[in-house]
Amino acid sequence: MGALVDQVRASGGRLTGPRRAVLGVLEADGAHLTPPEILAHARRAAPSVSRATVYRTLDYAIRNGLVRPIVLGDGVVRYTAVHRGHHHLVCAACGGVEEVEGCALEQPGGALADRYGFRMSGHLLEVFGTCRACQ
Amino acid sequence: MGALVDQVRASGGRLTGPRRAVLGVLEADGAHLTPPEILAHARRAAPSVSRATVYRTLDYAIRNGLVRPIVLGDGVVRYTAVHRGHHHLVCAACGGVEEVEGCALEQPGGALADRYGFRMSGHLLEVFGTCRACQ
DNA sequence: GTACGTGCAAAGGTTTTGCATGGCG
DNA sequence: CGCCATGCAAAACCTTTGCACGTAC
Repeated sequence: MGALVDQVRASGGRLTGPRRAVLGVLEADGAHLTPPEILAHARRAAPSVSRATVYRTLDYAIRNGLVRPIVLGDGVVRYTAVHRGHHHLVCAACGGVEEVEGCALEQPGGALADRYGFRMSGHLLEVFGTCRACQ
Repeated sequence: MGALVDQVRASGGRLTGPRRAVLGVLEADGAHLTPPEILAHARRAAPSVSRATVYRTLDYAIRNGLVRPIVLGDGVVRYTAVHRGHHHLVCAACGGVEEVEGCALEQPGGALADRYGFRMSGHLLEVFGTCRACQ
């Protein structure tokens, strides 16, 4: 379990209750949440968690390459675990975001990273345009 | 010139001085700027431009599919014209962002879009990991 | 002439920070 | 036991909004 939690240990960080709670939320399947949402979810596991801890844990996790901020169709900043691929079709007309599974870009992404001597841990692809319904 | 400006006309918007100035800044080669940066640049062309106009013009441009907010390595929201591809290698260790030119993903991206009946106008690819220097 | 866009200034919300306390290692 | 992380609350910051005026069409 807890790939994020494991990486905290590996990078010398302390495994406190609040930290487990926040990272646990982000670990959930495909989560991409705003800080207030993360706070609300984290409090289900650890009710005393404060706003400040959410922001500080996010900062910590970002600096250690565990988490990434992203912007989806609505222009709001959300946070998501890095250790997976994200593929979104973002419609400019309706703001809808369709998630794409089984992405054909895994390989090209890897090749691209190899060419630059870059060790890839995750990626984000966003295609902007107009969805079928809005055309 | 001005692909953005042309699209404003096409969508029935008015071509005012401030709007030209703000969109002109975003039109510049590969620009991805924060609102304060956009304001400063825009004021070189039109000194009276206000903060509010920058935000309102960004909002207008996003709603019309001309501009997109993105987040790079530093976690700050920036705005960029949609009508080009962006390809970044983001290093979790040093926060550095390397831009990739001549992206091999143009074709797969198009194929992906076709499969979903999605009309693509631009895309963003971010590969997260560790750069050569930080490994 | 009319509706849309603008500037100014104030309001609203989110993110950050200082300080004393608590708990992991 | 020492240091890192936390909670609280205030401060700082960015973004949004109301209103009257200006201007593109």
